[in-house]
Amino acid sequence: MSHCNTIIATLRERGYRITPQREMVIGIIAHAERHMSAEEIFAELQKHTQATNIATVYRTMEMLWEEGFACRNDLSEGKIVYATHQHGPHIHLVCRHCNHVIDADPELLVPLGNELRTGYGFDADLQHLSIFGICANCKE
Amino acid sequence: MSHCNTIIATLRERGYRITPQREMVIGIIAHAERHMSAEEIFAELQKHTQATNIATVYRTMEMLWEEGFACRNDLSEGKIVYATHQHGPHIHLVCRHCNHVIDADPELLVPLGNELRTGYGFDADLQHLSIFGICANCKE
DNA sequence: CTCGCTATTGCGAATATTCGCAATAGCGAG
DNA sequence: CTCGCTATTGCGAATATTCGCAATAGCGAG
Repeated sequence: MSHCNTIIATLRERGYRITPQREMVIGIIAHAERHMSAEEIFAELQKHTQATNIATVYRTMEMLWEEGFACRNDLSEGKIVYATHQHGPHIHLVCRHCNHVIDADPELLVPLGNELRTGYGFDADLQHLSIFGICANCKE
Repeated sequence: MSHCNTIIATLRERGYRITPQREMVIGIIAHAERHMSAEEIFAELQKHTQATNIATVYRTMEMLWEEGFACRNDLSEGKIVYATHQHGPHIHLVCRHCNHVIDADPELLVPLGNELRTGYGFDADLQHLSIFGICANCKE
């Protein structure tokens, strides 16, 4: 609730127009417990209204991502997934072999974030970083 | 040269069959100075032979990525790009706004890599990490 | 409340990427 | 060197994602 409204208010401030489509997409991902693909968001959206198009979902998600409200992850499952940042930051450790995803403690990234900021003036988005590698099971 | 051969020998050891298509794809990306999209690799490949298919390029790149010889990056330009790890590790700082890519010092990741290994048993592939965020210019 | 500018949308087409399957061809065994 | 098993390929079709453009609709100004 309040989370959606914060996002919407901020977008309005930044000069974006708030359309019903955008409101609904934001509502859906803000309440989602998990990552969703564009198709899933679209399916959910259609429960509310027929008047939408999947291209709009893609565009809205791209916009939210650019504005820092959502992450977009290619978990190499043949599609991109999205999520808001509400349920706190976390690191995804994605195994190259079994595609299994482990969540790691985001605290680990704090020093890195600081160094990038001071050293490069780069404000890194470390809320939802994906790191690829090999998990313990696949290492054998 | 020797770089390609090392990759090829290692793949053979791991039970992969070495086809001319794979040899050529490996040769191309191993000598490339930069990231290449699948289309670019395919175009290069066709200079050598007509007998290829872009699906094979995708499959070969996926295999190389799974085996840790290449990185695959979605720089959000509407396509995925690939590269080998030969020209040393580096971090890509990708700006969400201007899509500009800055290369950062990979040394910054060493402590993180160690912590992930000891804490999670996860062998992170930090050779070619992409981190999204906002660059100094776009922050204003 | 009305008007006008222009950001957004929906639609269909264009691209990028993956998949299924039968035909081909590495490579180890003999 | 030959044979056979099965990983890989090429091809066409299926998906996923992006793009171009005309029609629509937020939202600030009056």
